[in-house]
Amino acid sequence: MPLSPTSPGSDTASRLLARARTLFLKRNYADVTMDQVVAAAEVTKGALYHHFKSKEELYLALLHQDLAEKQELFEQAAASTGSCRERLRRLTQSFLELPREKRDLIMLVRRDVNVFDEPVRSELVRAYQAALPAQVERILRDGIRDGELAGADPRLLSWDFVALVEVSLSPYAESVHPRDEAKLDHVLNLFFRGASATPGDHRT
Amino acid sequence: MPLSPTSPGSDTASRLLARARTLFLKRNYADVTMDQVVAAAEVTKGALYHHFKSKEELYLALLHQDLAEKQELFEQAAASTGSCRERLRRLTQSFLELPREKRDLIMLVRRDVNVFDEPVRSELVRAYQAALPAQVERILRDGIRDGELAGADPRLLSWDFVALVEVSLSPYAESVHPRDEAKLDHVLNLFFRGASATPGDHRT
DNA sequence: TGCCATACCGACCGGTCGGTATGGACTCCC
DNA sequence: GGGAGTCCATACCGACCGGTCGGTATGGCA
Repeated sequence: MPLSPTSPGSDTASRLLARARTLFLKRNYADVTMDQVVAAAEVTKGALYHHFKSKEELYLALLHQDLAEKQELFEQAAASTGSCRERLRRLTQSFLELPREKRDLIMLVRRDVNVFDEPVRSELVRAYQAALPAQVERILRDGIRDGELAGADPRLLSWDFVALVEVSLSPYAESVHPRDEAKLDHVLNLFFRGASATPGDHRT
Repeated sequence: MPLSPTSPGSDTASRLLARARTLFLKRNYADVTMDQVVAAAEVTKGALYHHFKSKEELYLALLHQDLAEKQELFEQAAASTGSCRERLRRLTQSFLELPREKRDLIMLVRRDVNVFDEPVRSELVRAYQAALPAQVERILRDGIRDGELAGADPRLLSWDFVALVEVSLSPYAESVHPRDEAKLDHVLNLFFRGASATPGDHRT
């Protein structure tokens, strides 16, 4: 077999993926050139195009590999037992505990979806949704069934929740809540109890 | 001066801006070419580069003009009187009532910030923040001062709120809550009271 | 030793796209 | 009537970038 003839872990293809990941994290799809990828991976264009047939394929391989990893991670949290809030906290925590690069990768999908044309774009959105919002939705659906949450559309709620988590990743949120624990509390409290001062309500 | 001596509305520069706006709404900054802009505006490159010295200037003019309009609109809502929730509802409603194209424009900032380099990018972020989150923050700050909201970081809360509003603009949210009124209720209820089931609440 | 597949190299090409150079039409003012 | 300025059309440039292609090195195998 041609796998790992010299150094086992640092296969050329996976090194290309790794270096490309770093580049795509800080620049747009369009602003990252194949020459930059090649230089960062310390190989040549020939090697790159030997393993990936196009720029698009390289980038999609990157994203789908990451989404698959995340889906597996989140499925575990979603499958855990406990109250809706506990499970949601577990899922979010497992996300926040990821190293920064791994964590930010999921934002790339939202940033760059619109550079792809229709057959590919939908597939990408589907993979993203299966990885994150769908897992949140599973938990919320149980919470609604058990009366822990108000009866609302669980999918829409899952998007709301994910949006709040993404806000908590911003640099400003980081400065307000440096510890993951504090971010978690902020997001969960806001999502479950809202921002009002008193549990009793005011209506407009 | 050539301003509005003949036909005020159909000036070449403003027609270029208008047609470019439509293009940038559906494609990336990088994916919209100057030739496309020129063709859509039914002028030539000479005309375009007579009025805008670069692609970047054209696009930034677009965004900043829109942000300035929105800031003025939201400042009115933020300056209105009433409870925190009422004022927030007024601001959000004025946003939702905008025609679709005007409404979606504000997402372009978030989509395309990272294509610009540092002096320009910060200025763009600043303008965005002044237009929308800062106005929300003004309202929330009053709400916290008056005890209507729990004591939290108002800026972070304003980002949370804006994120929830953006979710309500997605196609899926549109299908769940076709009417603006329903979107408003969803966002405000979630933000003020959270998603938990409350004893007094039985609504869909 | 001959054969072939895999992995890789790097010069090169074809096209795209932002931007420029030039000049012409039209107006205004002296 | 001629300089000056605005506004715009046409032709063109040149850098850049994704992708190709002929070629080489290596190693397994009969």
